[in-house]
Amino acid sequence: MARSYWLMKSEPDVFGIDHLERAPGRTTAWDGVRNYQARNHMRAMRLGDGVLFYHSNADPLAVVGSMVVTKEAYADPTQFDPDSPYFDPKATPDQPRWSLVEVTLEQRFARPVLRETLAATPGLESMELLRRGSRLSVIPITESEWRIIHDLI
DNA sequence: GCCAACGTTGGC
DNA sequence: GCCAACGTTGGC
Repeated sequence: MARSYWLMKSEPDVFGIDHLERAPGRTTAWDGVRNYQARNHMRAMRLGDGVLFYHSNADPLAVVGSMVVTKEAYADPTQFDPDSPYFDPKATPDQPRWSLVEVTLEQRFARPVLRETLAATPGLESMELLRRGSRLSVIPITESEWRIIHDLI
Protein backbone atom coordinates (compact mmCIF):
# COMPACT_ATOMS: atom_id res chain seq x y z
CA MET A 1 0.00 0.00 0.00
CA ALA A 2 1.49 3.28 -1.11
CA ARG A 3 2.06 6.06 1.36
CA SER A 4 -0.48 8.88 1.22
CA TYR A 5 0.08 12.55 1.90
CA TRP A 6 -1.96 15.15 3.72
CA LEU A 7 -1.93 18.71 4.99
CA MET A 8 -3.37 19.80 8.31
CA LYS A 9 -4.02 23.34 9.48
CA SER A 10 -3.68 24.72 12.93
CA GLU A 11 -3.67 28.20 14.37
CA PRO A 12 -0.27 28.73 16.02
CA ASP A 13 -1.92 30.69 18.85
CA VAL A 14 -3.87 27.53 19.69
CA PHE A 15 -1.43 24.81 18.70
CA GLY A 16 1.58 25.60 16.55
CA ILE A 17 4.78 23.89 15.51
CA ASP A 18 6.42 25.24 18.69
CA HIS A 19 3.94 23.28 20.78
CA LEU A 20 4.53 20.13 18.76
CA GLU A 21 8.29 20.47 19.04
CA ARG A 22 8.01 20.64 22.82
CA ALA A 23 5.44 17.85 23.16
CA PRO A 24 6.60 14.51 24.64
CA GLY A 25 8.03 12.43 21.82
CA ARG A 26 7.26 15.40 19.55
CA THR A 27 3.92 13.65 19.21
CA THR A 28 0.39 14.93 19.59
CA ALA A 29 -3.20 13.78 19.30
CA TRP A 30 -4.78 16.05 16.67
CA ASP A 31 -7.97 16.74 18.60
CA GLY A 32 -10.76 19.24 18.07
CA VAL A 33 -11.56 18.58 14.41
CA ARG A 34 -15.33 19.10 14.10
CA ASN A 35 -15.98 18.88 10.41
CA TYR A 36 -17.15 15.64 8.83
CA GLN A 37 -15.06 15.87 5.69
CA ALA A 38 -11.93 16.59 7.69
CA ARG A 39 -12.79 13.76 10.07
CA ASN A 40 -13.23 11.35 7.19
CA HIS A 41 -9.84 12.30 5.84
CA MET A 42 -8.30 11.52 9.22
CA ARG A 43 -10.05 8.15 9.25
CA ALA A 44 -8.42 7.41 5.90
CA MET A 45 -4.92 8.09 7.22
CA ARG A 46 -2.59 5.14 7.63
CA LEU A 47 0.51 4.61 9.74
CA GLY A 48 3.47 6.21 8.04
CA ASP A 49 1.51 8.69 5.93
CA GLY A 50 3.14 12.09 5.55
CA VAL A 51 1.40 15.21 6.87
CA LEU A 52 2.37 18.83 6.27
CA PHE A 53 1.81 21.22 9.17
CA TYR A 54 0.27 24.52 8.07
CA HIS A 55 -0.16 27.63 10.20
CA SER A 56 -3.53 29.28 9.52
CA ASN A 57 -4.76 32.61 10.84
CA ALA A 58 -1.14 33.50 11.37
CA ASP A 59 1.69 35.72 10.31
CA PRO A 60 3.23 34.33 8.27
CA LEU A 61 0.78 31.91 6.69
CA ALA A 62 3.06 28.99 5.88
CA VAL A 63 3.81 25.30 5.84
CA VAL A 64 6.15 24.99 8.80
CA GLY A 65 7.07 21.33 8.97
CA SER A 66 6.30 17.74 8.18
CA MET A 67 4.86 15.02 10.40
CA VAL A 68 4.20 11.33 10.18
CA VAL A 69 1.06 9.46 11.25
CA THR A 70 2.04 7.35 14.26
CA LYS A 71 -1.41 6.23 15.36
CA GLU A 72 -4.45 5.70 13.19
CA ALA A 73 -7.87 7.20 13.91
CA TYR A 74 -9.68 6.63 17.19
CA ALA A 75 -12.41 8.50 19.10
CA ASP A 76 -11.42 12.05 20.07
CA PRO A 77 -11.82 12.08 23.88
CA THR A 78 -12.54 15.83 23.98
CA GLN A 79 -16.01 15.20 22.49
CA PHE A 80 -17.03 13.51 25.78
CA ASP A 81 -15.59 16.19 28.07
CA PRO A 82 -18.17 18.82 29.15
CA ASP A 83 -15.34 21.16 30.13
CA SER A 84 -13.72 21.01 26.73
CA PRO A 85 -14.45 23.63 24.07
CA TYR A 86 -14.75 20.65 21.74
CA PHE A 87 -17.47 18.95 23.80
CA ASP A 88 -20.26 17.45 21.69
CA PRO A 89 -23.40 16.61 23.70
CA LYS A 90 -24.60 14.31 20.92
CA ALA A 91 -21.53 12.09 21.10
CA THR A 92 -21.32 9.11 23.43
CA PRO A 93 -18.53 6.57 23.93
CA ASP A 94 -20.85 4.01 22.32
CA GLN A 95 -21.59 6.32 19.42
CA PRO A 96 -18.60 8.62 18.98
CA ARG A 97 -18.83 11.19 16.21
CA TRP A 98 -15.35 12.60 16.08
CA SER A 99 -11.98 11.01 15.48
CA LEU A 100 -8.38 12.02 15.73
CA VAL A 101 -5.02 10.66 14.68
CA GLU A 102 -1.67 10.93 16.40
CA VAL A 103 1.15 12.55 14.51
CA THR A 104 4.85 12.90 15.24
CA LEU A 105 7.02 15.77 14.07
CA GLU A 106 9.43 14.60 11.42
CA GLN A 107 11.05 17.82 10.30
CA ARG A 108 10.62 21.39 11.35
CA PHE A 109 11.46 23.30 8.21
CA ALA A 110 14.55 25.48 8.50
CA ARG A 111 12.46 28.18 6.87
CA PRO A 112 8.65 28.22 6.61
CA VAL A 113 7.31 27.77 3.09
CA LEU A 114 5.07 30.79 2.71
CA ARG A 115 1.58 30.62 1.32
CA GLU A 116 2.51 33.23 -1.26
CA THR A 117 5.38 31.00 -2.37
CA LEU A 118 3.01 28.06 -2.75
CA ALA A 119 0.66 30.24 -4.77
CA ALA A 120 3.48 31.19 -7.13
CA THR A 121 4.90 27.70 -7.59
CA PRO A 122 4.07 25.70 -10.73
CA GLY A 123 2.51 22.34 -9.96
CA LEU A 124 0.63 23.53 -6.88
CA GLU A 125 -2.17 25.38 -8.69
CA SER A 126 -4.85 22.85 -7.83
CA MET A 127 -4.12 22.57 -4.12
CA GLU A 128 -7.35 22.81 -2.11
CA LEU A 129 -5.48 24.91 0.45
CA LEU A 130 -5.03 27.72 -2.06
CA ARG A 131 -8.64 27.77 -3.21
CA ARG A 132 -10.38 30.98 -2.30
CA GLY A 133 -12.64 30.46 0.70
CA SER A 134 -11.30 27.00 1.43
CA ARG A 135 -11.94 26.09 5.06
CA LEU A 136 -11.18 22.39 5.13
CA SER A 137 -8.58 21.76 7.84
CA VAL A 138 -7.48 18.25 6.83
CA ILE A 139 -6.69 18.03 3.15
CA PRO A 140 -5.26 15.25 0.98
CA ILE A 141 -2.35 16.30 -1.22
CA THR A 142 -0.61 14.45 -4.00
CA GLU A 143 2.85 12.91 -3.83
CA SER A 144 3.93 15.43 -6.42
CA GLU A 145 2.70 18.35 -4.30
CA TRP A 146 4.47 16.84 -1.27
CA ARG A 147 7.71 16.61 -3.20
CA ILE A 148 7.47 20.08 -4.74
CA ILE A 149 6.87 21.66 -1.33
CA HIS A 150 9.88 19.86 0.16
CA ASP A 151 11.97 21.24 -2.68
CA LEU A 152 10.93 24.75 -1.61
CA ILE A 153 12.37 24.48 1.91
C1' DG B 1 -12.26 44.81 10.53
C1' DC B 2 -14.32 42.98 6.46
C1' DC B 3 -16.44 39.57 4.10
C1' DA B 4 -16.63 35.27 1.03
C1' DA B 5 -17.59 30.70 1.47
C1' DC B 6 -19.43 27.26 3.61
C1' DG B 7 -21.48 24.03 7.28
C1' DT B 8 -25.18 23.61 10.56
C1' DT B 9 -29.62 24.32 12.56
C1' DG B 10 -34.34 24.50 12.83
C1' DG B 11 -38.98 25.94 11.21
C1' DC B 12 -42.19 24.53 8.08
C1' DG C 1 -36.80 17.68 2.25
C1' DC C 2 -36.24 22.60 1.58
C1' DC C 3 -34.09 26.64 2.60
C1' DA C 4 -33.40 30.97 5.35
C1' DA C 5 -30.89 32.40 9.13
C1' DC C 6 -26.99 32.02 11.62
C1' DG C 7 -22.26 30.91 13.03
C1' DT C 8 -17.50 29.94 11.85
C1' DT C 9 -13.24 29.88 9.29
C1' DG C 10 -9.62 32.19 7.63
C1' DG C 11 -7.48 35.11 3.89
C1' DC C 12 -6.99 39.75 2.91
